[in-house]
Amino acid sequence: MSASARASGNASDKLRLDRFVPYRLSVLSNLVSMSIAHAYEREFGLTIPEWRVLAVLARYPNLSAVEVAERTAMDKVAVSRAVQSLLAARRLVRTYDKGDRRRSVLRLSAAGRAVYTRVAPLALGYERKLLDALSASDRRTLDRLIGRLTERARLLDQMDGQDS
Amino acid sequence: MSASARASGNASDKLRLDRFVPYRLSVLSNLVSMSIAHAYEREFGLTIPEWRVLAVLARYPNLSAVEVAERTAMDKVAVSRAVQSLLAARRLVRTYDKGDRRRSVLRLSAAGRAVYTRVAPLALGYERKLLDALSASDRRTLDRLIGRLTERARLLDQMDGQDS
DNA sequence: GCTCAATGGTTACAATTGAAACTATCGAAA
DNA sequence: TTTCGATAGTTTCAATTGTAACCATTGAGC
Repeated sequence: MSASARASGNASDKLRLDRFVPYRLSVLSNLVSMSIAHAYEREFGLTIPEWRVLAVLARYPNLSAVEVAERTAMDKVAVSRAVQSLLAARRLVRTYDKGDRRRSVLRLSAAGRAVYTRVAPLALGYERKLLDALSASDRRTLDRLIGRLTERARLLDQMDGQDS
Repeated sequence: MSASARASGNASDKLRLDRFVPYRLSVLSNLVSMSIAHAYEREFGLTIPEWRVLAVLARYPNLSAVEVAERTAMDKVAVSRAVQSLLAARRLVRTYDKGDRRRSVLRLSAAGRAVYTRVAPLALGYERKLLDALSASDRRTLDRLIGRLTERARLLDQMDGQDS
């Protein structure tokens, strides 16, 4: 029996974890998220969900919680929790829609804006240091590939969810 | 004051979450992991950590728990838990190293191999469907980019951890 | 004006995870 | 041979997260 045959013996063993794209994506994403999460926590006492809410409200003030959820790929429970801690830290102001009293209207407080203007450069700095590993052309390609794959992953997820 | 200046007022507002690579990577990776996790759970009662342990032991039998951890990017606690549930399901056999009684020696049971040979094609099938969104050349590029970025992320993580 | 399904958001509870402490064993040095 | 720091692996406890149930409000249909 040859060494390669002994390794496992049939077609299924074409799978090598260290070449499996979903695994590699997960490892990469975890590394990146961890780095960032530690920096935010250490410097501003911000979690990633809180940071996402902050970032989206900095650019689009007066969103409701569900609108924030849509723009951050978070579910509404996660948004609710992030909003609560940001409110407690007085980094957010919440009012309610006059015409529909279910809907909240969220925007950054002065303190929230202050934190944001300090976190944002940190975030962009990290991104730049990460992408420095790539050529300009590779960066454009990466952008495109992430977009394509995300679109495809959504599609596959949908298909899979439906026929069950 | 121009519209773009009004949007926020200084350099920090170049940040848009939906163009921020760490965010986009996280969204993509979560989508992919979720799809796979649901399929594994539904069809085999396997979690992702369990699947990783299975996959690495299928290819490299008789590893210890720490060796499994190294090859799966999991920490030793996660490996310990995955090993326990796989043992409980009789998908793994554990012995101990004769020369060093701290080290476990892990390999798949017949049942474990049977599960593996059924899961592996599923995993590869998902990967193929995902990568079908890309040309062959883009797939090669993706491979390279993930490698570069992972390497760089590790480096940045290290640097960051040290000077604190 | 009611009723009722749908929507916005929160709460409660279980399951997962992470960090630190712990046990057991080992190997090197005195 | 005893001691002690390092390694393998597990346990424990707290924090995070996910799911489902829940409450309040709304708007559409009757």
